[in-house]
Amino acid sequence: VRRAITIIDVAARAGVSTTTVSHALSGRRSVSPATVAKVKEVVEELGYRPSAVARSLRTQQTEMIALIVPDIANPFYPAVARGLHDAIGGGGYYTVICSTDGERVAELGFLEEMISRSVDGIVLFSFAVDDTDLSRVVAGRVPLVVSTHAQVTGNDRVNSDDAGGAYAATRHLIDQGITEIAFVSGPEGQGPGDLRLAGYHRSLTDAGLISSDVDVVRSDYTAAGGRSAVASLLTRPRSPRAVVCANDLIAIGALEAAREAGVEVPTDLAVVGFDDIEAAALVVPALTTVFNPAYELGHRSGRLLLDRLTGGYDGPPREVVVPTRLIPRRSA
Amino acid sequence: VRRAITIIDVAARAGVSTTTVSHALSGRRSVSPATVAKVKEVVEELGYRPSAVARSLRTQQTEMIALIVPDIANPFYPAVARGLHDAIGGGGYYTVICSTDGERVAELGFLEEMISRSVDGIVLFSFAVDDTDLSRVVAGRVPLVVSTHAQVTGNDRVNSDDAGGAYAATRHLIDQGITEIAFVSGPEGQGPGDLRLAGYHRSLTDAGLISSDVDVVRSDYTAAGGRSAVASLLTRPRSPRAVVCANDLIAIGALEAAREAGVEVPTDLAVVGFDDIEAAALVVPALTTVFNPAYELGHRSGRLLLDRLTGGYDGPPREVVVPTRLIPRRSA
DNA sequence: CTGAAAGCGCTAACAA
DNA sequence: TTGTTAGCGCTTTCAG
Repeated sequence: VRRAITIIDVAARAGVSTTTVSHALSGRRSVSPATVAKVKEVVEELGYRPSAVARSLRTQQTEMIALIVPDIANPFYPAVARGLHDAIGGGGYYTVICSTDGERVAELGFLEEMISRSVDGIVLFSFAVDDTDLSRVVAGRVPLVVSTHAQVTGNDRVNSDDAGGAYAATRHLIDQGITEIAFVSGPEGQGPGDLRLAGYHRSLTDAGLISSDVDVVRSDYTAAGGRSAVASLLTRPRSPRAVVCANDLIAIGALEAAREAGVEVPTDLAVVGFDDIEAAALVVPALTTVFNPAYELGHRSGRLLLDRLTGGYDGPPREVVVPTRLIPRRSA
Repeated sequence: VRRAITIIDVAARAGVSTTTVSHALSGRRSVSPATVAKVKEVVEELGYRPSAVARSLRTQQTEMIALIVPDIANPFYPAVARGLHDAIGGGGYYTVICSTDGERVAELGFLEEMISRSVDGIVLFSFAVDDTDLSRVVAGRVPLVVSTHAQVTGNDRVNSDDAGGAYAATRHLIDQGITEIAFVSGPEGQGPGDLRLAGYHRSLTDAGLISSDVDVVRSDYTAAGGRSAVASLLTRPRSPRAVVCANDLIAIGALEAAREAGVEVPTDLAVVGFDDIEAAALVVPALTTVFNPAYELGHRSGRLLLDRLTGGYDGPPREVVVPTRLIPRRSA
């Protein structure tokens, strides 16, 4: 790790000024072909790599985008990261990823840190922050796209159509003539469960069916949770003919519960999940579920950012709602 | 996005020099308590955030680590990222992630770009690069940890014990008295299949069993590939009693093939996977597999880097082999 | 088509 | 305990 070659070394060896080297490489002003050739030759010879740090200090741009998510190891977020990566990579932007464990302090800390690092834009997936936090910390210093189930209005937003997805899932069951449909949600006020629950409710109502609170049970977002929730549902005197689950892990738990109770899926109990995680297609019976467009979320976030960065958009905050899509398989 | 507050603004408002502000904030030289208080007050009041870019230019450190992987959307790498993140986060380092699609040009391009950006260290997971590439592009400019199945000796390395894992998986079957054991590998020379195949061979040999080439079939690393490979295996006159698969997706395909052929798992056919992806525990029967310590790989990479960055280690390249572990479930 | 010189915002000798 | 000053390596006016 020795002293690096700088533009000065190149200029000296090529017998031109640093200005010319800079322009020969960037093409931002015309330089004689001979000079360009000479410069490039020296660059190659010396193995010169321009310092992006120095450039960033001068241009006030880092060409980096920060992605702040609750947990990079949760498969949903890598898909988001990939979408973002693909959207901004063409513009020469790179992604810095921060994993917050969903904790508010960590989210705010990373936000501050990334602002310090002069990233050109931030994409924040958050369960915890609100408008006040954001206006205090970010304060318009950098374009920000946020995806959260909380109330946030001061920034560009992107979200998947959770309610619409649950609506379609429920509708799919109703269309098969099933009317006793339960919903297994996550903990109240946590995650997307509430929005998905709302879609389920609306679907029932629109179909002229009564939706009753006893048909809604809560679980955490795990297979074990879903299994015990559905197991108890199945012991009821009038157990449901179908369950819509707030996510796929719960639904996979439901499958397990049914198997243990000797209940046939989908004949005796139809099961619908949400998210379309990898395992959904691999379990037996393959899970009918709602595709949650993580990649698309990331991609749209990137577009939103790029619009402000290079697209010249400078208007009020915009919201993008990415549609979800029912994936019919064997379980319903 | 207006002009940012700089250290000069703070110094002026606090009535001290920029040097004092710098030291009051960094604590790198003693400053009177009164001054420190005053400075911090002004910092708060003005909402000053030091520019990490300027600092990096001055100190020649960015406190960023680059992680270059084939595909961030493949669940294995997020786990690596998480491990790396956890290892280096305490040191104040952040992670930039680059996704290469496993292409050599992209890998080299990202390497160059990250060196340009003066990252303090690089972790590279690669299928494609070799020593020559690395010495040409990196040339000791930055600490590098590489994880690859190719021959690379000039840098710190980390790898999981692929051969050992396959050895243990095969042994697990032999211990149950099974002797007709096939192996479903990936495409030759691609990915970890060859190493795992070697472990399988050695296990057979050590147990005094003959390993024959006809027991090795090739597939790609997908469930569909595994399914057709194992389906054809099952039509053979002397079909095997067990299959060791080069990864979990292949193994899940094997489960499907068995179900379709009316072959009972594990009684008629025992199936072992490799990697322990999320779906492995969720399929039926739950998959016996070899845990591939992705998180640990990332974590150890981080430690290796930190050793060179701040731990004062400056010796020859080191190699870390992270042990794998058999996870016995229902399928074998 | 080319160069000289200023300065991005910070830290660290060196000096007091 | 504090300040002055010189850069880190680049881009970009301004001037020729």
